[in-house]
Amino acid sequence: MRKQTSTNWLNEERLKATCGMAYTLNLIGDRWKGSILWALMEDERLRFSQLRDLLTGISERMLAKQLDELEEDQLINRIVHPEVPPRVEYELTELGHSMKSMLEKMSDWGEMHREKIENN
Amino acid sequence: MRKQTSTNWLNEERLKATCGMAYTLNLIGDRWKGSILWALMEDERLRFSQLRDLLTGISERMLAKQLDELEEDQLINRIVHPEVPPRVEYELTELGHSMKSMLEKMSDWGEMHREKIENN
DNA sequence: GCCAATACTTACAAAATTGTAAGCTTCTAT
DNA sequence: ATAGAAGCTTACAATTTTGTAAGTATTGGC
Repeated sequence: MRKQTSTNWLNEERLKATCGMAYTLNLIGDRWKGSILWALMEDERLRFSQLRDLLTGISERMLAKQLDELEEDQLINRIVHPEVPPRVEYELTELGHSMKSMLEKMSDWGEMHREKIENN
Repeated sequence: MRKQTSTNWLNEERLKATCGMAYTLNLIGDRWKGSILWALMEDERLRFSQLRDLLTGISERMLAKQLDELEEDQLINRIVHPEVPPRVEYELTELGHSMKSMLEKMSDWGEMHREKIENN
């Protein structure tokens, strides 16, 4: 829970409201979100446990939280199969898919920059 | 200073090393970095005080820190004019400029997504 | 000598994020 | 009846980021 009177919160809100890039970063800038989206672009549908195993090092707590937020932002769908033990799958929404070329660009730029910096 | 033995730090390093997108997000994902870069794309060269005034709400402490890191990552140049009182200007490096189309894409996507969500 | 101007630093506090470990639910197979 | 499976949730602690306010250096003008 964030404190909606903090300078920190106000600054973030102002930025999101005035800058499309800041807005985007807010949606995908968290530690694991990029990787989750990336995984779902490659695999179409993944279960909670599959994502957990793909994202080396993530805790269940983090994964659940990030998935929650991505769903709230309408970037992914959560598909619950009413079985026991439960089976839940995640997939990109149309909006989620619309990020694809952007994320690819970010990925390409990152690889390029890394090389340049490492061979400085 | 970060603790180089924390799980947090290890997770971040692993991600940066294996995922170009995470690497990129690490460079530009901080609260104000996108806006700083954006400002420098529009204005070519800006002084410390100009940036401070453009970025409503930023503190000098934050601005100095973000500029430091951007310089270290070779995305901006710091130009010191040996005068008193001091005059310091910042501009994008070539590498910094190479982000332009990526940042535009992020900005465009953000504006688009915001509209969709607000008219849901 | 004293103040103002600019671009920072610094120390400390507050807030936010992330990690760790345990627990919950619901049915099914043993 | 007991254990186990999957997908979470919770409480609490550690870590990390951000904010606040004050201070520093240098020199020219009053």
